[in-house]
Formats: sequence, structure tokens, C-alpha cells
Amino acid sequence: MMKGLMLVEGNPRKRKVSSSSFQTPFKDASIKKHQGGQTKQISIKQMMEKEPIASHSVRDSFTDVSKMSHDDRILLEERLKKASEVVMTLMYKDKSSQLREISQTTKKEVDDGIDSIAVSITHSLATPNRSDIAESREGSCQQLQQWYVLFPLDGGDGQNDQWSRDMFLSLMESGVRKICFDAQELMHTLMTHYKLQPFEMCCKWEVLDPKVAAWLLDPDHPPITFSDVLDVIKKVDRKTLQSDVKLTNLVQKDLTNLSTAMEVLYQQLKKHNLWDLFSSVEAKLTPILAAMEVQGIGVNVRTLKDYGKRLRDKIDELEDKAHKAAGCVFQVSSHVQLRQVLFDQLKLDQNLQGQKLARTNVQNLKSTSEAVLVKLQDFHPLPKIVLEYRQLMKLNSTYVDGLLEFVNNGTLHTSWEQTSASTGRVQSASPNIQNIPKQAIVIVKERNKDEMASDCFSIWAREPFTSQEGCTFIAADFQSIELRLLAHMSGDPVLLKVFNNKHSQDVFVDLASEWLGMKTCDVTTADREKTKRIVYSVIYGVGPEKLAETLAVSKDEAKTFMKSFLNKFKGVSSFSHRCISSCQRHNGVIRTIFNRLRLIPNINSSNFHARSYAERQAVNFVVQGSAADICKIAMIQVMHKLATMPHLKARLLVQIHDELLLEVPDQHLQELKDILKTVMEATATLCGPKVVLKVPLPVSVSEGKTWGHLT
DNA sequence: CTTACCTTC
DNA sequence: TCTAGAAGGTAAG
Repeated sequence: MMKGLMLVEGNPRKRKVSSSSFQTPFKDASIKKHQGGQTKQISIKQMMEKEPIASHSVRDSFTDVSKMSHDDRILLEERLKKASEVVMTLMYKDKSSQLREISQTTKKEVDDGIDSIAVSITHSLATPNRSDIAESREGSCQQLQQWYVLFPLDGGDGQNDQWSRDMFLSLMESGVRKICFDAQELMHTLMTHYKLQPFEMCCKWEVLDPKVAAWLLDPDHPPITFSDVLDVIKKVDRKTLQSDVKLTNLVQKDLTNLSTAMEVLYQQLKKHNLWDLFSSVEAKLTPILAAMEVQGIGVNVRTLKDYGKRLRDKIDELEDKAHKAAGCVFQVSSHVQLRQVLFDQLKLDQNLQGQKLARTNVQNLKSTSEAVLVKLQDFHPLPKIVLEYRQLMKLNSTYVDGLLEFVNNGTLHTSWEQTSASTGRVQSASPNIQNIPKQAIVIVKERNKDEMASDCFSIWAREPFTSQEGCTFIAADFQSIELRLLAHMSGDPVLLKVFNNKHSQDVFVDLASEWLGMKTCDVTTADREKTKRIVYSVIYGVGPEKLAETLAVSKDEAKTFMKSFLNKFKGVSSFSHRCISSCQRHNGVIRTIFNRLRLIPNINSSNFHARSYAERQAVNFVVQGSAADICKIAMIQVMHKLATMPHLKARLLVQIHDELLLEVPDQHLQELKDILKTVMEATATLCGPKVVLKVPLPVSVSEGKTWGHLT
């Protein structure tokens, strides 16, 4: 309760997406430094420079918690409770840390490379009762301001020292200000190493992470290493970061700089109005992502291998067909060889009389892209064969073989990246699980040349993802959230009307009916598709040429469509212009509804191409980034809600931008479905009082035993 | 039109 | 043999 002296200068903004348990960041000592206050600004760091090493501890070394006496452990426990700041970093076996690489060989992938956690504990001088019994027991401790300790993390023997484990975990849950570069890695390590239930921890841990902070300040240049962050700091303020701290121990020096870096970043976040987003959204997201990584998702290797076999078969067949059609043997997957076959041997481009053949971007060679092959497919059998070949190759190499490499004991763990997307979206990598094809691909296997009988087989790339025994998948997704946010932000009356229609079955049907002036029941599937494509194209400002291409109509037709569309939804184009001009006025800074920012300096470029690109980025960022904000907040609130219901053993497995995939024991299925819908649709709670959405955000919930079959 | 990741060459 | 970059394809809006 008392812990938060909250934002030091009286910040009226009380808006909190959910209550923050942070002990407040920093006294604004270093702000004053810039504003002219010179004498009173004794920063923690400067004090440390004078007296860097605790008198009782071994010089330049860390105290190993597992080797401490009972009394020392009690003392440490007390110190941790009273600490004003705790800075920590993972140490690896080769003596490198999250802050500094030592050996050239990148060993960090190796999980067993973890050695310990190095911690620096800082005490505030202002602590009034310095005369604790514990403290006075060691006379020399009176001056102690800094204590460096090491929490060892043993190998997988399970022989972790219970004491140090409990001490560290209670530190993680305490309200003390904790700082770590790449907190996600730390949390991931703790969960796996201590064999914790990931989702039991993920609402209790909050750590300030300079990596996330620096990314928030400039998402287009995410820091990868700690030294990247230091480079950012040096640009902001070269005085604060004093590299010649009188510490001979590198790790201690790094921890000191880490603390300083976070202090500077805190000031920057405040200055750029990003502190709320950082503390209420991003910092709470980190442990959830770590938990998802540790949890993993079940994959049925048998179906995956079965798919692989069938795909291989069909690919071989297609390769053979391609060679026959071409009249020569060539590598079908090579666009270089394909180019030669298509254009030099078969001269298929001569069939396209008036039309220009698409060229490759850089080398300006004849393109063999999908669009080109589609155009050529009526003149020769080869293009169609290649198209199918490519599709199946992609499916096999990426979603069958590619996936199999990551499956261990029937479980797949991907990494969830918080700081890689400049739009603010969460990203999955190694493997990317967010681009698994949604639709089935049908394979027709020809058995025999003389026999008409053929065998059909469908491949659902999501089918191999299966729930655990006795559990069911639940997917909850926001329906067309980006479009709805566009309606909200643009205030376009027609869009608002469509999205506020409670009886709406399908928004694109409604939009089509509004646009084309017909009854919803008269809207055809083609009308709906056309509308959907135009909607997304128009939002992001595509030209009539590109629209004509995607819609397969003439340029003039596309022009007419766009004109009438923008005329019907007037608010959309004015919204785009508002985004662009705001970005121009703010020197390239553009923001989402939750203040997330992106820098787009080219918005004022004199180069037309660069400027147009920047303009599209700006508009796209506001829509996509705002949706990302809300999806993240929803994710956090769902997990925090679940944390209050310990009987409900639900696990969050995957986030696909506007969709959450969870797994839950069968008996709790209905309960979880209700929670998801309730929490995610409660936009007022989601967005807080500052953002009042003009449209509802309906969530559709589906369930099933595999990811491929959700009802 | 944007944001991503992954594969082949 | 290794690597970086080009081209292409997949997803999500």
C-alpha cells in the first residue's frame, strides 16, 4: 500500500489499465540535474562511486548465497525487504552474462549454460531505522549501501538450495524495484529451472526492463544487447553514464550501469508519455510471454509425419509433371532455372501481347512470381504445376519439416518476442507459429495414368496442434478489431453505424450493403470479398493500380470503386490525413490511442517515394498499433482474472495478434469461455476511462481438441 | 497497402 | 565452406 510514492512530480494521470504493483521507479534526482539543481542531486550511483564496495564483503566479489551462514541469510532476507533497488542479471557458465558476452561462440542457446543470478542490492540512505539488531551486529555494516550476492542455479539435479530458491522467489514477488536486462529470459529461466507452474507466477512478477524501455522509445531500432542500450543512453545523456566506475569487477560495473541506464530510460519514458504504457502494459506482459514459452503447445508428430509423406509423394509427382511439361529436366524450385524455361525456352511471355511482364525488383529480370504464373497459366500447363509445387513445397518445408525440428517429446516451444515489431505487436519466432495456414489445402493424388480413380486428401496445417489429454483448446478472437478501431478513431458515421448494429451477422456484408446501396440479403459473396479487399486497401492508401491487380479489374474500375467507397465513408480519408499531418507536425512522431509511439522521419522527406511510404506507415501504425495495444491489455487482463481463480487450470498457449488460444481441462471449458468473453468484451475495463470506444469489440469464442478443428 | 518469419538459391 | 542478400511465399490485419 505505502510502497508507491507513485510518480514523483504530481502527475494527475491516474489512469491505470490495471493496478500497478510497482514500487516507484526513481526519485527524480537526475531530472533536476538537467534543470539546474546542482547540489542536492546525489544519485545513488554517485554515492556508490565514492564507496563502491561493502567493507565486510570480499573485495570485487559476490557473496554466494548457498554458502552463507544461517545468520547471514537472515540478514540478507532483511536487507532484501528494505532494499530500495535490486539489479540482477543471469550469469552463464562461461562467465558471460546478459549484460556482456565473453566467448565468441554464442552459447546462450544452451539452456545448461546457466550458472547463477548476480544481484546487486542497494539500500537507501534515507532509511530511518538503521540501528536494527541485525545491522548493528556487524559494526562495519553501518556504511553498507551496496551488497553483491550470487544466487547459484544448479544443473538439473534438482539439488537447488531451498533457501536461496525461496529467497529469490520471494524477492521476485516483492514490491521492491527490480531491474533486469531481458527480464523475459530471467523469468523463463526461473520457471524452467525451479520447475514452477508458469502461469502461477506470471501475474506476480514485475521487473523493469531497459530492453523493453528502449524499444518503446524507438521501436524501429530495438536494442539487442545491453551495450545497444548503453549506446542509446549515451546519446541521451553522456554525463550520467560514467563508464570508469571504480569497480574492478566487470559484473559489478555492468550492474551499476544497468541501474543507471534504467534511471535514464525512466526519465525518457516519462518525458515521452510512455511510462503508463511501459508499466501497465509492457512490464506486465513480459512474464506472460515467458510463461507461454515455458508452457509450449502439444504437437502430434504422427499426423505431421503423415502429412510429410503425402506431401513428398505429391511433390515428386509434380516435379515429374513439370519436367514433362517443360520438355526438359530442371530444378523446379529454382526461380533462375524456371525463368530460363518459361521465357527463353517456352517463350510464354510472348502470349501476353499488350501487357507488360512484371520484373524483379532489383535486377529487373522477368519475374516468376505467383502473379505472373497466374497470368500465364492459360497458355501452358507448366505455370499451374509450378504454382502447386511451390505451395506444397512451402507447406512441407515450413509447416511440416520446419515444425518437426522444434518438437520435443510432443511439445513445441516457440519464442515470444516482445521487442521485435515496430507496431507493438507480439511476435513469435523459432518457429513462427502465427503464420500457420488457416485454410485446408487439398491434394489430388493421381494413382495411375490409365485409371481415372484418384485420391483426395486435405491438409490442415493447424491440425497437428493438439490439446493435452482431457483438455480442450479455446480460441477467443476479436472480430475485425482493426476495422472497428478505424471506425472509432475516424468517427466515420457510416462505419460507426455498421459496427454498432447489434444484429449484424457479418460486418463485410453490412459494409457492402451500405456502400452498394442494397439490402444485406442481396449482397453476394463476391460483393463481400470485393468490399473486404477495398476496405483494407483503402485504409492503407493503396493506389488504383495495385487495387486493380488484387481485384482483377481494370485500373479505371478500381478508381471508380475507390472514389465511391471514400465518398461513402468520408471519415476514413479524413482520418488518414489527420494521421499524416499529425506525424508531420510532430517531427515524425506518430502515436496510437494508448500513446505508443513510432518515429517516421521520412514523413517530411522531399523524396516522393520515401514520403508516400512514410505516410502509409503512419496510417498503418495507428490502426495496427492501437489494435496491438488492446490485444495486449486483453491478454493481461485475462491472465490476471485467471490468477484469481486457482482452481481453473487454464494455460495461454498462443497469441495471434487479435486471437488468444488457451488450453483448459474439459470440466472447466464453459467457465473459461465465459471468462474470456466477459473480460475481452469489457472495453471500458480494458481501455480505462481515458479511452472510451465508440464501438463494441465483440469476441468470438470457439473450441476443439485440435487447433485445426475449432467450432 | 502494412507488419512480420522462413525457405531456397 | 560460409554468408548476405534477393526473391518468393505464408500469416495476420
